[in-house]
Amino acid sequence: MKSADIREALLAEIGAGKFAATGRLPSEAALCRRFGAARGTVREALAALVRAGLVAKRNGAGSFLTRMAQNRTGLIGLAIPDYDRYRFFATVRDRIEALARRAGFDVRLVTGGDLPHAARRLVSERAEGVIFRPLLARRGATANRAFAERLKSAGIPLVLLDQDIAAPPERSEYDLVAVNNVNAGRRIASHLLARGRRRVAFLMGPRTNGPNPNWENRLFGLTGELALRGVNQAVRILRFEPGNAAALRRAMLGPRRPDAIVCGNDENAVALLATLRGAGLRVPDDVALVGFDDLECARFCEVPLTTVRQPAQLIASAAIRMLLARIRNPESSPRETCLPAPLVVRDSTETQIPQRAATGAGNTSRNAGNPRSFSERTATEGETRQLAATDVQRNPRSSSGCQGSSMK
Amino acid sequence: MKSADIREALLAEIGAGKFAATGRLPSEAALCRRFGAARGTVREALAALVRAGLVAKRNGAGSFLTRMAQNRTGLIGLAIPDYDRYRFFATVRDRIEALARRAGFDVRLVTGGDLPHAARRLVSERAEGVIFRPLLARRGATANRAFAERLKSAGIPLVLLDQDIAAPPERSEYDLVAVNNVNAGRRIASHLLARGRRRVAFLMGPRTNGPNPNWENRLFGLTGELALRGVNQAVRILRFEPGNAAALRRAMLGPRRPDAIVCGNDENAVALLATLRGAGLRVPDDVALVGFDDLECARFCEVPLTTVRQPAQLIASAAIRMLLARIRNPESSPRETCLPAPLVVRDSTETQIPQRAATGAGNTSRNAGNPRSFSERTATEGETRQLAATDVQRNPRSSSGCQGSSMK
DNA sequence: CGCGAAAACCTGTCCAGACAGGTCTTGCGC
DNA sequence: GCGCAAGACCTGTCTGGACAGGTTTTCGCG
Repeated sequence: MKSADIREALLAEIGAGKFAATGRLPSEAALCRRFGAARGTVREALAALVRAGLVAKRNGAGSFLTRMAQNRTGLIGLAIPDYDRYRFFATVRDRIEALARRAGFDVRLVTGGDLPHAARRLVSERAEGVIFRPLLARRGATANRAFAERLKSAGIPLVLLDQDIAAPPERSEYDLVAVNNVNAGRRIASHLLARGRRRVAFLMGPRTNGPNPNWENRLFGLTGELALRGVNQAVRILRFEPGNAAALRRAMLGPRRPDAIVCGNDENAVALLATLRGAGLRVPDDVALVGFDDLECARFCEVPLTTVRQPAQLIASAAIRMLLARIRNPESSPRETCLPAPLVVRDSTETQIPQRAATGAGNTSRNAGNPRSFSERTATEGETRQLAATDVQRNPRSSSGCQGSSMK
Repeated sequence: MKSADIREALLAEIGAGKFAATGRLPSEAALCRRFGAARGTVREALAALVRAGLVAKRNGAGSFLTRMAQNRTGLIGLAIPDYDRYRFFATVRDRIEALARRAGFDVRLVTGGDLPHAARRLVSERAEGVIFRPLLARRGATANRAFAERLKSAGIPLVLLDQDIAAPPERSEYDLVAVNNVNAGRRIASHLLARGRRRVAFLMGPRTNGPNPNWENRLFGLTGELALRGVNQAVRILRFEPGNAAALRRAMLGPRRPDAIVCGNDENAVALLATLRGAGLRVPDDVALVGFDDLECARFCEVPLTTVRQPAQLIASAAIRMLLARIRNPESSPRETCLPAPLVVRDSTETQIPQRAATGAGNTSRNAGNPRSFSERTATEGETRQLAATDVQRNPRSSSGCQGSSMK
């Protein structure tokens, strides 16, 4: 067990940081003298460390610690300008850090809107790859591009999070990890249809906001699914701020007034909830309300919101996996990974419309007496055509027993 | 260069099948005698073969060929029931075989609609993974499921091609490689808008065909992009066979008659082209026509078709990559890769509508005199918001630069 | 002070021989 | 015919020594 002994001894010393100063191990001859072993034995021990990725040998020069073995681990950049706006990103960050550390990388988080500064910093710190959540199209299209180009010219691979830096339908040359927003929109449509809602609107915000590719895809799915299921009425696109009471009141007049409003995110949905209440409209009785992202506010606001959950774990692990693959192989063609996002059903859509029976399942009266008992659950059959494990997540708010017991 | 010589000599003999009978290599001592080398040298040569995965050593027993080294290489299944219906699949197959071979796998192609038989065969031949292009939803939903379950219970990983076996918006538990049909639809919409077409129809075929998830997504993108660009008129969904002249004539009457028809695939588009001609309608003057898939018939039919190309190389390499990753790591969560499909512009959309100017770029008159000179090219700016390298492919009609599908 | 050649150093590769311990076959005893 | 133990066989590991060729440092010359 001599070579193994030598290997363990060296391993311990590497772990203790003994060679960190120079990054250089003693020569094979020196190790022979020290351990009283033949050179072949020492070489076997070193070979094991090379296989483990801790040591790199250079012909004629000596044996050196790899970056992974030194405590100067590799660095990955995580650039999220909007980091402070959504707690959700903290979850993603935690997960990315955990996975990166396992692969021998530290994570440098850079936040705030100063993308040129962020790029300079990541380049100067020699990040080996960067995960980047771009700014929204109109706000940051050129800034996003410049950021990506800056890293590219420094030879640093980039993986985009949540959205591309090219405006769809185009694709940039960078890897992308995104949620399947079209399918999420379709799920919402199925769910609303099962609740008898047919006059669906999408709150896109004022035109000055500019395009939001993710919202567009959600809208496409919503519209498309409704049309396929035979809803003749087109989805109305509401073009005002969620706090604009006058515009909301106008929209809620007449026979075309929506019986369900889908918002691009939970913030808007919560704001709209307040405006609806101010206008004397009840959720979900007068109008159902659906958000996106499953922020905390969606769960704990006045009427808990039905929303689509961003799969933080999946996003993080897909991003890290993609980035590591890209670091290993910088030349392959750009990749796009698409993640499923589950619908989380809460109170804001849970009252059946009384005047017209649902087209799908006929469970109208069964739930009518006690809507609170269904305060949170995931989509069931009849709302969506089929149930897949990846698309359902448990999310108990109060108790766990209320879920699916009688619905299934 | 002695150990390298020995390694090469052994490699050649392995390649020639010399040890295939017993699967056993000569002992190290025997190799020493034969090559006149020291045992360390022989061991170094063998170690290289072990690292290459060709040889496995068993302590006390000897050195043996791995399965990969014997001509019994690993086996990957490629199950494409509709293989004979589209030449396109032959391109994908060639590419998959090339990539699989490089990883030490043979490919077993199983075609035809008898999925239970295909599953039995792949299980009995001990395929280590299967790439599967499912049958369309209504035709084969349960058959697809049964096929997947059969392989799953045999512990064989599965990667789906082109579409899921669960009906969207749901996702099955299997990996999926698909084209971004939504974005493809959006590209078509942009292109048609730039040509001044605003009354767009989608030929979905008769209702009895059942749902086609890919077509649905194409429709969603088409509809959504038009709506976003301010086209008030909804996309008409045509529900008849492409050969149904009477239904077509009815659809082409009145003020809402389409000035552009998008088909779910090129076969339908070519059939519709004939029907249009029979009805005395000219393409593209009276109505523009767009297909999908870029089959040969799209290029060489009477009026060459604008269509969306299936990126065969990308599809094949993504599928193989996913399957190998899944074989290595069977437990990770299901993945979905989304590929860009470029728009190939040919004659069938290349006449500008005269009565109304295009909303976007004003290149109305420039092309009018000589449309043939634009008989084939890819999307340009103004049609789509921005140009990305991945979404544009050159596709000369006459020369050989095109991808393998043309002459195969 | 700068530059280039020589020297020192280091790993890559190879040789010849040895013992430990796992695996397989043979043959003996029951 | 069966079971088991001995022995043959094989790889794993180690010793000690050698030369080739790449890398780094040193030192002397201009």
